[in-house]
Amino acid sequence: MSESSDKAAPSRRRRHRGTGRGDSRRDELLHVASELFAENGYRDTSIADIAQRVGVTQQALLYYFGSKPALLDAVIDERDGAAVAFAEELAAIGGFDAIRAIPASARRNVAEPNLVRLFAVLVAENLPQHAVAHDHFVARYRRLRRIVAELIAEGQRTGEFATDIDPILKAAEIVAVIDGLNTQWLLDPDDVDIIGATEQFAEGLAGTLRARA
Amino acid sequence: MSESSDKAAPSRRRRHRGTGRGDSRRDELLHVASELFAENGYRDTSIADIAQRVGVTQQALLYYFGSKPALLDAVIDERDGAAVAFAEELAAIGGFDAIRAIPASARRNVAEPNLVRLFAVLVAENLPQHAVAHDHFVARYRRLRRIVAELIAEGQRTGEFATDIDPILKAAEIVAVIDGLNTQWLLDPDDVDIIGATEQFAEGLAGTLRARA
DNA sequence: GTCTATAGCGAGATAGAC
DNA sequence: GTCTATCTCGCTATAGAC
Repeated sequence: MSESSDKAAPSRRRRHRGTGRGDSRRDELLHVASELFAENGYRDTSIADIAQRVGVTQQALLYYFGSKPALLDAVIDERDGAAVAFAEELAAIGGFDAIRAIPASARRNVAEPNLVRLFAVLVAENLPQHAVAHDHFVARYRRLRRIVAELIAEGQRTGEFATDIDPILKAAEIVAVIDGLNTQWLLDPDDVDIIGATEQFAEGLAGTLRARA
Repeated sequence: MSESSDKAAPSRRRRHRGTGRGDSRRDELLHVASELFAENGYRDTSIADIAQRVGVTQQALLYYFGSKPALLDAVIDERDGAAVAFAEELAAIGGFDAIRAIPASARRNVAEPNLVRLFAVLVAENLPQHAVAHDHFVARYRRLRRIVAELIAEGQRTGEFATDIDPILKAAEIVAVIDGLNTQWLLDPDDVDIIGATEQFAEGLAGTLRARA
């Protein structure tokens, strides 16, 4: 999951060959930052904590990323997009097969709790309009809803899905269930069967979409 | 930052008549604290901010609450419980009438965005096991799920609901939809019709619960 | 590229006057 | 009950040596 896409570095110039091969120190910092942001949130994680865990000083981290918000951007760029990519996979499948594939997201999430936690925490932290990454998450959810809504609308066009469903409302619901189950599961993994709940949700959803008016 | 826990509370005794009527200064501080925690989160709100907004110094606030974590406890005590109370109302109604009443929660939430934001932020902040209020929220969600699951199980017993539904999984789903829609709506109120989405969800859910095996 | 040193700020909390 | 004063700490960021 950690492809080092060699983005424009915030600091002035490139440090080595631009061919995209691992800048190991930078990648290490990125990885640890993502872990600590997931555990403690952005605000409650100091760049010194991150640097220390990697074994360098805070100033070395700043050499790579320039500032703490820039580090956050880098983390988000590297690790977000999984959800959107998954939604696009579903859309590519289409129809009831896509609905049946929804629980795969729960399975992915269970396999990567830290990634899930990272975004759960970041989204909540960026609810206020003035937050650093607020606009990023607004755009992300809009995209997510649009992709899923289009999947539903397409199924309605082909006659597979019932037409008495508002695609965009249903899309918001689907995204909401996945997110909400993530939250409950992160809080209390032992008491929440996220895979089972997602499966049962998908079944019910299939029934709703199949239903005649 | 989990310095938490009961240090010596600065005032060992109650300051006013024990009958619980308004200690206006204290109530004012509590109210403003709840607003600012909702806007900026717990960690990013200083007790000085809160005190200033009320027109007193930070030290006056500490006189009442002793410490910042203690203030958080007080805020949670005062303002949480709405969700549980709502779930209990639904359970008291029972059956399809209860399902039909679910969208009322969305209407309440729209009316009190700050309260909703407060708990969205607090839940995320308390995802890690060591967080100050982690256990509180674990217990809260367990209670929520139990109440809703019992509502479903009861409907199954009376024969109103289909029996091929696992009550606890469905309960987690219902709570998840409400939470997840809240998040999307808080992030992007203009693009999310939380009431419409909740209504459509409730309709689909009713269909699922009605369905025969 | 990574370090030491340090500026500069804002936080939470305590002590004690009134 | 509320204030002023102050302590101490942790944080981000900059400057400059090596």
